[in-house]
Amino acid sequence: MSELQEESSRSTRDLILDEALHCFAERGYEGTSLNDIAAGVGIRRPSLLHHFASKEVLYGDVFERLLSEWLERLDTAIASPQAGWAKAELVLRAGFDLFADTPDYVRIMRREALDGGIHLGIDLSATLRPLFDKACDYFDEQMDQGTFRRHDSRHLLITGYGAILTYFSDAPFIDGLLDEEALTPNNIRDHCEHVVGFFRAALLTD
Amino acid sequence: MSELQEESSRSTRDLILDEALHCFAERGYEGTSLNDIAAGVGIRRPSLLHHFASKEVLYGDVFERLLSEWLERLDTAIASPQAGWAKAELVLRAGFDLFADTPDYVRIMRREALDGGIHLGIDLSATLRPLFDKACDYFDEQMDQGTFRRHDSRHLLITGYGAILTYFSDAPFIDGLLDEEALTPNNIRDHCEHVVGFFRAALLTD
DNA sequence: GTCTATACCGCGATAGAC
DNA sequence: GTCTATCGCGGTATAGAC
Repeated sequence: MSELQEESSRSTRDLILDEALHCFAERGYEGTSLNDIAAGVGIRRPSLLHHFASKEVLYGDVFERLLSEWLERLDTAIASPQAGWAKAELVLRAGFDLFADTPDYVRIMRREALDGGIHLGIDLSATLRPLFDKACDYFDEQMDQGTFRRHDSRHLLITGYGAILTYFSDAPFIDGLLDEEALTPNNIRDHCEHVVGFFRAALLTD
Repeated sequence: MSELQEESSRSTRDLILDEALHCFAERGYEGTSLNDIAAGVGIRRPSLLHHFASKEVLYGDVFERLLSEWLERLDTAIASPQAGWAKAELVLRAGFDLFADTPDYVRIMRREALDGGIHLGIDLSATLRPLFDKACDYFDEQMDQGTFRRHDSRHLLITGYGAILTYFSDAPFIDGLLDEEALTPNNIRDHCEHVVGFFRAALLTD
């Protein structure tokens, strides 16, 4: 019965979620006001609070959507039937594509990692932990088999996480180091190729 | 004439700077109120504003002290007469020691990189740019000589920057992945050894 | 669903007593 | 140098008209 009503309400809701995502990514939780978000959507603040009970609830919903989208895309990459370095490279490139497609997600995630997840009801580390452990097991296997050079798999993953995420999260800073925009398609591709080459050199012996 | 006066005033000033550093690192610029800082020092907000004209000025002074301390320590490491991988490893370890000694600095720096330096009058990238270019030249030399495997030196440095900084800036998040405190001396040492080994494997051919 | 109006609070900053 | 008192502003959130 309320199909049409839900259609239109979801549309406004999603517009708010989109704008909130962008503002939170750009200026952080405390740096973003509900006025900023409402203005971006083209409505007034009270109208926004009709859709989301509070700023905290809105932020939580933004993050929930982020996590579900990321996990979905990563799961398909991880489920690939590849093996050895081919699989690692495929997941690495999938991660790069994912981050390149969703730079705002990366910046929110980084802010949340910095703050220790105090704005969320959920425990971020615990949510990503299964993926982390699975990846550890994979690397340990490969290193046991001699496919990869021996490294501490947990620290290896943390190093990789930092190396990839930073290029996107710190883009405004990196712009100034490179004297050009870090997040152009060309520069993202260059950095991806570098990271892939760097990890291949560190992991493979040939 | 005002030696004693300056002694006592510098003491209060420094207490404020210390507390401000910690608060800004922990909760960010917008997330920190002057009340928080004043309470940490044990004075009232107006007294704090007697020492620093505004929140912005206070933040700028905190950051100025950060940069001068970092640059001073890095300069001595860079000036070492080593060459080849030994020099790279020495600077890498010096960076680790530096970050381990000043974790609050790391978190502020990361927040500033995320925000693009909007809270500062100075251009962060421009300040660090000479060091960055110098390091690029060094790596390019080594790669030309065949001491290091060929990589894009600029992207290599950015990858390294991200790999090292992240372990400290995202410590609360990494705690949850490792199931233990990331910033204990033991775990810092382990991660340092891993990163050194990882970069050695990626850069050296032996 | 969206609006105006408003309540209420905490913020940064200032004035002036001690 | 530190305090109390106060201002003005902008924040989140609510009430009620349309």
